[in-house]
Amino acid sequence: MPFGDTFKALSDPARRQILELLKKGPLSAGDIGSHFDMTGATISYHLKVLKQADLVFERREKNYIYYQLNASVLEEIMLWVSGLKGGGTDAEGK
Amino acid sequence: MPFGDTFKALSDPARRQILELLKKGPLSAGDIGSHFDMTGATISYHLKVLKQADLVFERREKNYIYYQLNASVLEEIMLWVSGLKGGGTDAEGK
DNA sequence: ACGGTATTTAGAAAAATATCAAAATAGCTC
DNA sequence: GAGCTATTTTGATATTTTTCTAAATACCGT
Repeated sequence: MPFGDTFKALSDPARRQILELLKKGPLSAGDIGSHFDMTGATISYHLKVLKQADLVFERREKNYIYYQLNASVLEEIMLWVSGLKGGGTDAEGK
Repeated sequence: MPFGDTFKALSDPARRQILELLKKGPLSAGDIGSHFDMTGATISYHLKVLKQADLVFERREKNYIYYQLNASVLEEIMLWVSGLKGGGTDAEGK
């Protein structure tokens, strides 16, 4: 939650790729895993990190767990980064 | 450079705080260090990570090395995050 | 309830990261 | 050049992260 967790979650390539996959729509853990050369356990771990960072949420349906992107937290990241860009006291240099 | 390095660099709280300090203007390594409870060596390490991620650059002057924010890379981060948000069911490929 | 599939949890090992103290480098000023 | 001050590099250690295998849990259909 502390927002630092979000950057931490985004710092791993696999997790970023998972988010990109999810961009197209919800996927089950298994489907996500099929895109990677990792065991299901590892995928599950990454999913947990993403979940804890509030970047995704899950929806249980039938025998599957579908993961879905949670766009709301991305807004905070945008704000922080944008704040860094805009915050110069005087110099522009662009 | 590979852009994944940028997220990696941003994933550490101390490094993010350094960037926030730099937002107000250039600072020497020593000045930066005075805001933290870490040795100069550790600050130097973080500065190196930031530098390698192109998030800051240095300017040598007199006996000091001044560190300065490099806004250009932040743009890429914004784009990536924003792409994640905007990507509905049929977002553009990449 | 049983057998099967999907996913997670536990425990351990490997790899990467953060940190420090001590030594090295760089660039003053005299 | 000698002596300072600022910063980095080196080498070591502690912590954190990633990953695996094996075992556990969850949920479905019959």
